[in-house]
Amino acid sequence: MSAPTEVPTATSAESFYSGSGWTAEDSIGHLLRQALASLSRAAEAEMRLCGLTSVQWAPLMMIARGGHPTAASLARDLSTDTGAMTRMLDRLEAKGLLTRRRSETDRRVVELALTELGRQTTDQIPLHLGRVYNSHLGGFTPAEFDQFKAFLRRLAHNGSAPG
Amino acid sequence: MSAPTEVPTATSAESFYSGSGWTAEDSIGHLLRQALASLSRAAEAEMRLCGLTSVQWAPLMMIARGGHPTAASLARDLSTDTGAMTRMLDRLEAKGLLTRRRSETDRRVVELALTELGRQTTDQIPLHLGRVYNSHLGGFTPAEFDQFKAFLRRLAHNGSAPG
DNA sequence: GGACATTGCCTGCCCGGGCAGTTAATAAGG
DNA sequence: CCTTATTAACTGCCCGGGCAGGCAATGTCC
Repeated sequence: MSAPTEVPTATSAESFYSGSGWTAEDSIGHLLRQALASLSRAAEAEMRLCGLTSVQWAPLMMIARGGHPTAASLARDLSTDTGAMTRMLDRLEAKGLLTRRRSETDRRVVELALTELGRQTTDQIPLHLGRVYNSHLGGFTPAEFDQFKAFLRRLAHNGSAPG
Repeated sequence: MSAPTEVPTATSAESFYSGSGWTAEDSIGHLLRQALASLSRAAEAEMRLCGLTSVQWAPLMMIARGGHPTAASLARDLSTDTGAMTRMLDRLEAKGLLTRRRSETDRRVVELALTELGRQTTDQIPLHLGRVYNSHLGGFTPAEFDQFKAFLRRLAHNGSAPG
């Protein structure tokens, strides 16, 4: 429980945030929120150019890649639930970017397909989003970039595999 | 456009995400979202123990620290807007955690104060939240932790200072 | 075949954020 | 003093997420 002193080896953990010796500004949650908010604001402005919001690109890209994703599989891959995905697809369908059609073989599932407009829009996404990402990664070396991504994956993984 | 080869010095940037050679899973936005979602889920469960959600702690902590924050100053410090903060304070007030009282000296502002319940609740926050943060940082060395925070601050700063 | 569980989709309900617009109060300048 | 700008708080509208519940279709087991 108490600090074993000695080498600060990995998996020491346990005490980055102890007692009340930290404030909101120092918290990893706050920093993550700030970083994502900054990225989302920029993405929002950039994606507005092709009529999307900062999160609507993800389902579109996954449909465009093929593999016939369903609402349920999209929800799993994007770590949300089917309810939120239904409403997301509602908005994308309302914008005329995709069509929904009941499957013949399994009448529970809805087949998703991009419209021509949806395909054109999706083609533009990587460049727009790439600009946003690159500008936010200014000053990062490739090694730092890789480590940054590794940190994010580790944190997420620590959450899904509770300790 | 094409890779300049040579040294991978800092501020090379520009081309972490180019063309369409990347997928949703690789995007820094997706990774940030996943990490924050994981942290938020855990925080949500932990904070439920004291009757809060994963974001309601921040205003409470800031009020508890003193300095007589207002809705507007809280919104600034938490990088949101006064509209969202008004509704957040509505919910906290409805839970009986704080009181609002029109200021006598400047009748535009509303003075915020924790109730006794609010103070007791706030006292528990650092320990609960610390548990969540530490568990998600398992495997991080102190140096990695510091670098992680630095990365997040750099990314957020790159966004606020457009390039 | 019939009971039961599972799966996919959809719908409320609530929390939460961004943005625009309104009102009231204060500050600044003529 | 009066006009104008600024500020604080609030409200409405929309997007978006988590959760629970419902329904229909499918799969499983007896």
